[in-house]
Amino acid sequence: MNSTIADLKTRFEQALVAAFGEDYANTDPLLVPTSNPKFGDYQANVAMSLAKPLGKAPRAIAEQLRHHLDVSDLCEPPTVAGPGFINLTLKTAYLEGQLHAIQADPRLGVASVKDPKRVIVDYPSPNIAKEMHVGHLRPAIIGDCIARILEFVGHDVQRISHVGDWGTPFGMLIAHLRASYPKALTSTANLDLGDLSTFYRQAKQRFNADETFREAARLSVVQLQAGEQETLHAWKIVCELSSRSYQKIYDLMGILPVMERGESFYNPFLPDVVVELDALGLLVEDNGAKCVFLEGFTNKDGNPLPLIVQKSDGGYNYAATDLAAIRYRVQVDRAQRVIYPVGAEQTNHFVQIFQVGRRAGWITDNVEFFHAPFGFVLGENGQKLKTREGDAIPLKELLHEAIAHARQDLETRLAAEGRQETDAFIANVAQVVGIGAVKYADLSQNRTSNYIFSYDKMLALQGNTAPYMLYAYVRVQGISRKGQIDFEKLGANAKIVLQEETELVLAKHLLQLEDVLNQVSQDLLPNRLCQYLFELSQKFNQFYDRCPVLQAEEPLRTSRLVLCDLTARTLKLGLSLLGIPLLERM
RNA sequence: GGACUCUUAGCUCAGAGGAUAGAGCAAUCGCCUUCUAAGCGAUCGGUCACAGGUUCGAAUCCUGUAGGGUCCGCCA
Repeated sequence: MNSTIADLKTRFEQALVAAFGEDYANTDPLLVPTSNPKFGDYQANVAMSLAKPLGKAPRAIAEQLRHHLDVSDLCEPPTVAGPGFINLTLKTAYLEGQLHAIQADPRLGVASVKDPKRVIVDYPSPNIAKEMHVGHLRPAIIGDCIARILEFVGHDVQRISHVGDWGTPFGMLIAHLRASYPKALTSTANLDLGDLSTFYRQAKQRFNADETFREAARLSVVQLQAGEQETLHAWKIVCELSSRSYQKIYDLMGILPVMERGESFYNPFLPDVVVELDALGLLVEDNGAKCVFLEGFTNKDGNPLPLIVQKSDGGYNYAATDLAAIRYRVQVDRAQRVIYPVGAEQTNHFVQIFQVGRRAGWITDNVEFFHAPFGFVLGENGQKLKTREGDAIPLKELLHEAIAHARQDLETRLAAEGRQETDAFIANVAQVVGIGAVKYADLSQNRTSNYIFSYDKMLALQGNTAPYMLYAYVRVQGISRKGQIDFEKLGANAKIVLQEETELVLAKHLLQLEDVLNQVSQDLLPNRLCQYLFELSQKFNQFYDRCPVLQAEEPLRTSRLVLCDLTARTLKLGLSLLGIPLLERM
């Protein structure tokens, strides 16, 4: 479906040419939603910007443009206001027609993009053998959401988790596996190595305390890098154990499957990266390390800052792996857009590796590498969220606590209302609300800013929270239950009549989903979708308050049922793109 | 020394060149015999950190200042 704003933009472009000639064919009409509903629905700000080039008063330009503007099928007659704004108000009949069109469309009027791109989203990339913790919360939630949105609007999306599955800590883990679980290496049976973090802690303790063990660990690293069979086998066991533990978290969070393609995957390509950089003359040996000196970065003494690609001992570091990944994603994966939802503290690192990738010729103008930075998760004291002992909070713990909070809220409310519900109902509502609240709290803030993690605020029943939106959806379901309405059977020719102000406001908002999704797929700021859904819920609640549905006379009754249905479907789709499922009752 | 980032209502935050800067919470006051009041309406609340500049127009772009956060050679 052609979005209204895109349609109007075309009309303006035609009017600009008609009024001022071909020179103005590519002039942006500066068409935006109005800043205030009293000005109508859309405003064009182009007249002011043309005052200088045309040498005319902006209001006169606006008038001239208005005469050449043909929007009578969409809008009431345009008006000129203020210094030269051209204000547009959509016709009710047009809105009714548009609603009718999206009602029949499973995609609710959101067209698939005309130029689908191959996109890689790189998240949440934890380190093997370490439990996922609060540091992985944002990449998992934001990455999953970005991937869902880009996929929905029609791109070819690949989710890749660049897990830390190679390097020195593995010696320790493998040595521990050999010493404590020798059977793991010979038997193919499923092993229970217990809790992952316990396994890691034990290995670490032993590494710190025992010199012979340290030696065994070092030997294991060498064997691993040499590709020694038994060591590789042990490595794989540790990786699989980790994957299983991640998968449990992803399932709990409702994160769609990601392809694990970790650092080890790029291991064979690391020498090529060094060779290529060297051949291009970018590589400089400094203190035994092979480096690329960066443009625009200096160290504390004011000298150019190197990016170390190969360490003086011949080993590789994460910069090398990241460069190999850049190269591979362009040359083999043929990605056109690569998105890294990673904390803002790594901004320098990404600027640096992208710079080197560009200078090496891997990143060209045809491919966009984008670091989508996000801020910290802070505790209610405004400091980085940590346990009392100063450790990162395990994700499992944090999520279960959210569920427990949600459950307590629910049980309190059930008791207050004298309602009886089954254990299964309570458990399901608590999980959907608890996890949804955590995800929504994260996504509803501007990605780039820090945010304060508060169970009380994210689970609040009013305001811009997951429960508020889930409730709006539940209200619609309440109507369909009460009236025994099957929304799917409303019929494609159900008449839509917009009479009340709240109906018009709701209708206009319903029609903006496509614009919002297009914007979010561009700027990758999911909070804009959250804002849209929150406003939708508010507008629905206002409509619900003012307009009886089931008791209304026809044709209003059916028309309002369609508005309810469209609201519910829009919430369902929108929340699903945030990775949040819905409830029929709560 | 350098780089990035933030500073908007009492609190938590939107706002990415357009008209009188918005929302939620908190506070105060209304609205349930009627589809779940987990709701709706109203009131209160601002020197957009500060100073310059660009622009017809700046919370938004540029420069500087102050204050907070983060990062800066062989961890990822």
